Amino acid sequence: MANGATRAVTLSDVASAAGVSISTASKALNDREDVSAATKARVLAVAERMSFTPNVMARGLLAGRTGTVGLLTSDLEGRFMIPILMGAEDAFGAGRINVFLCDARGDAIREQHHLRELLSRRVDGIIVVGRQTDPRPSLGQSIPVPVVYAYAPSDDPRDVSLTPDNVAGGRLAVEHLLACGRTRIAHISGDPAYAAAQDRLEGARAALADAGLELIGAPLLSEWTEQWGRDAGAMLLQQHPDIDAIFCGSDQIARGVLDSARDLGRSVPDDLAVIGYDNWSILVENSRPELTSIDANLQLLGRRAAEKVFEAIDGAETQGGTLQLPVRLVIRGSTIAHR
Amino acid sequence: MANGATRAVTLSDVASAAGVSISTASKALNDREDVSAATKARVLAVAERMSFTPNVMARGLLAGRTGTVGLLTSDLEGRFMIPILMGAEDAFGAGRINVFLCDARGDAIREQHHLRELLSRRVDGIIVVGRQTDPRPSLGQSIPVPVVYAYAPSDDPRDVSLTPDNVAGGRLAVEHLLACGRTRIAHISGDPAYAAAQDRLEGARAALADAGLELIGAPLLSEWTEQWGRDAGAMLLQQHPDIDAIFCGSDQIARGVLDSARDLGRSVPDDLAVIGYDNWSILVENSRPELTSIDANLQLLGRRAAEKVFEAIDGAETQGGTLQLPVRLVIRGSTIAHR
DNA sequence: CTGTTAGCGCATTCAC
DNA sequence: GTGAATGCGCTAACAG
Repeated sequence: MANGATRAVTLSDVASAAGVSISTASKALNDREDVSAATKARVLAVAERMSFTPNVMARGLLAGRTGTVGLLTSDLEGRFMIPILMGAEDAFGAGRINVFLCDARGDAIREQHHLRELLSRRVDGIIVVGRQTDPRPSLGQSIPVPVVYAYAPSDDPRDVSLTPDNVAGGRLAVEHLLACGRTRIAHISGDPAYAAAQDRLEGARAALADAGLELIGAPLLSEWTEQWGRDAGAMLLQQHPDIDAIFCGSDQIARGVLDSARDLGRSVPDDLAVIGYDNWSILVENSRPELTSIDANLQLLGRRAAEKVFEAIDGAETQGGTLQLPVRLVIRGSTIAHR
Repeated sequence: MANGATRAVTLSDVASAAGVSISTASKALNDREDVSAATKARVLAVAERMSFTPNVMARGLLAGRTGTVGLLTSDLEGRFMIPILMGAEDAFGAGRINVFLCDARGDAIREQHHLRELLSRRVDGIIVVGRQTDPRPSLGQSIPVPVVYAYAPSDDPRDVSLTPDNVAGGRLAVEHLLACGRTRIAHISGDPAYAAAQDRLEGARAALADAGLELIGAPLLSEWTEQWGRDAGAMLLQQHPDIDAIFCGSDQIARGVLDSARDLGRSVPDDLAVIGYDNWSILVENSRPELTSIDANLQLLGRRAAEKVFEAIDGAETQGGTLQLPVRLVIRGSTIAHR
């Protein structure tokens, strides 16, 4: 590696090498009209040969914007941030924006610290990614750049927030089970303190009510783990052997349920349909059978968040509020059998 | 949100508000000696009140370094980059470095594009993260900042590369099985085209040879999937019912093996010990029983990579080559029974 | 068409 | 102790 020994080449290097002034070189490289084709070509050739890359900082200093967006996450270990980040990168990619990633690890102090760092770097905007869909404390209204909250909405309605529509997800899951001819549907989900658990349950109940039905048994809410899925699934199948479908609040829970079902000799999907939530590929694609699930469309959410930031940067008067983004159903073998 | 309406406050704003010159304000804020305690305090107070944050770009323009490192990954979807990134953040955190994240998605074109962007931003160094341990093409020797390759080493020995020691991992896994009293050990792993598969196998064979033993049956190498683990596990247990341990090349494969073992009435760990690889928490902590696994210490690897970049930035004459980092064994219920 | 000038925000000489 | 001047690399006004 060339240990920084070779200083980066500057515009002035290129200019002198091409035998023109700095400003002419600048114009040539930025493809301005007021420069002859000959010199333009010559400058470009020299720049190419010297592998000149313009110093974005210097440029940003002039322009007042850095072409940089901060992604402040509390979910670095997690599966939510990654697709959101990818979506944001997609949206930014075309526009020559780069992403500063900061991991607050769910700690408010660290978050403040990183926020200051990002502002210090004059990011043009900030996307705040949480790991739950419960509202989180706002970063406040006094931040000099646009802020968009993704996944975890802000608790301040003046902020712009994007979050997946969990109620619609719950509804979608149950409607699919109904469409598969199931009528005796139970629900196992995670920590009832999570908005996600409550919202999905609400959506499920609404869909059932529309069909003149109710959940079989009380919804079983405890942990977002496979273990809980196994335990709850076993209990449920013994107490209510006549159920024909289980809507699970997460893919992990669903995998536990699949395990218990097999242990108890229930065949999925013929005898029992199982649907998960999150569409986490490592889980849904490796289970036996593969798992039907609700996909929160996080990549789209990331893209939308990036677009919102863009709009605000460009001066659009974005109005606050939480936008619920649509989710989608991904059907696999755990609800519809292969023939 | 304050849509960028409020321009960021500059040093000159602070200076005039405090009634001092720009340079005095600068000295006060940077805690230089040559300024009276009184004015220093006053400037600091004013800066605090106006929530002044120094423009890192302007500062970087002077200093010639940006306090920024690029992380060029081909594994954004993946589980390898996250812990590496976390480790790097840990190492950088203290030093006020921020990380630019770029996802090349395994595409060489995109990688070149991002590389240019990073250089354009005058990052002080670059960490390149791959998704396999097979050597990857070098970015070349003509990059004006230090480059460190993490996980996937560079194919150019002049580059600095850090990669987990898979041979040691294979050895460690088998030594653990031997220590548990197992002697009839088989191996199921992923795609034989991966260096990881070959290296782990090599380590396993070495450990067995040291004990005067050999693998039972031929190693079964095909895919890094749970499905393959199930299929291979079932076949193996039927062909060689007397094996007492299976070393699996990934946690996914191990989970498949656990599944098959249960189907065939083999009890884990009493009758059959199973060990995985990667220590991917979502998999190892949710299996039944929980899965003993080899942890590649990726967070440490990320930290080391960051430190290497640091050293090189500070001018240390780092020498090239691939450094194999130690891995560790994490023991759970799939190899040692609870009492 | 090309070159000269000014200035983005800041740290750092150097006079005062 | 403090402030005026210089320059980091670049672009956008001008003037030639």
